[in-house]
Amino acid sequence: MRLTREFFERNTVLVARDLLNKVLVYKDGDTVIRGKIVETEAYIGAKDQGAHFHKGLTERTRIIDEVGGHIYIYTIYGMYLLFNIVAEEKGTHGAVLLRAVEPLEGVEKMYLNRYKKPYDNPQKREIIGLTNGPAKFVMAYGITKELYGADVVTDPRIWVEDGPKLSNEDIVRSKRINIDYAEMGKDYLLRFYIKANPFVSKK
DNA sequence: CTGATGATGTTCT
DNA sequence: GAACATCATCAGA
Repeated sequence: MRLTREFFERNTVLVARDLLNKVLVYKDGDTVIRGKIVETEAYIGAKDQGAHFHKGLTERTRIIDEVGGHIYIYTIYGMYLLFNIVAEEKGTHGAVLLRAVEPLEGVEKMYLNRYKKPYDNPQKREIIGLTNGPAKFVMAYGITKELYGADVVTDPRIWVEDGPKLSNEDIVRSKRINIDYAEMGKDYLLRFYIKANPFVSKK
C-alpha cells in the first residue's frame, strides 16, 4: 500500500520516526528497486540551525514550502546527492533526510550502480556498503536531481509503501550526524534508526 | 579494526 | 571566498 498524503503532512519528527520499516520504491523503466528504510533524520525550520532552511527558503530549498510528500534533493560536497521527503502542511517547513535503507529487491541493479561491475560472488562487506549511507543509497537507486519536487503520493516513478509496525523497543533515537556547526540544534535527538540493523550508517 | 585525509563543485555571503 | 546533512582510500595498530 502506497502511503497517502495524511502520513506526510503530520509533524516532521513523527514522520521521521514512522518512516522506519517503510519501503522506498523506485521504478525506472522496467527496473524496480525496493528498500526498507532503516535510518532517518528530522530537520525542522524553527529553532534548528542544523536545517538548511532555518533562515528562510532559497532557490535550492523552495520545495520545503510545499505540502508533505514532495521530494527535496540537493548536492553536498559537490559530488553527492542527499534525499529528503518534505513533511508538514503547506507553508510549514520541515523535512526528513533518509540516511540508510536495506535492499529488498533489485539488488543486482544497485550493485551495478554502485560499483560499476557485474553482481558476481559479492562480498558481504560490499552488500552492506550498497546502501548504508545517505549518499550511498541514492547512488544505488540511481536517483538523480530529476526527481527534485516530485510527489511520492502521486508520482508514478517513486513512492513509499507501508510496512510492518515497529515496536518502540526496536527504535533508537539519537543526535544527528555531522552537524556540529549548528550551535543551537546539534544536540536535538532527531535521528532515528532500527536497532541492530546492519545497514544503519553509524551506531 | 580505527582515525585522518583528499576529492570536488554547488550554494550562499 | 568559504562552507558543506559525505565517501573512498590509506596508514597504523
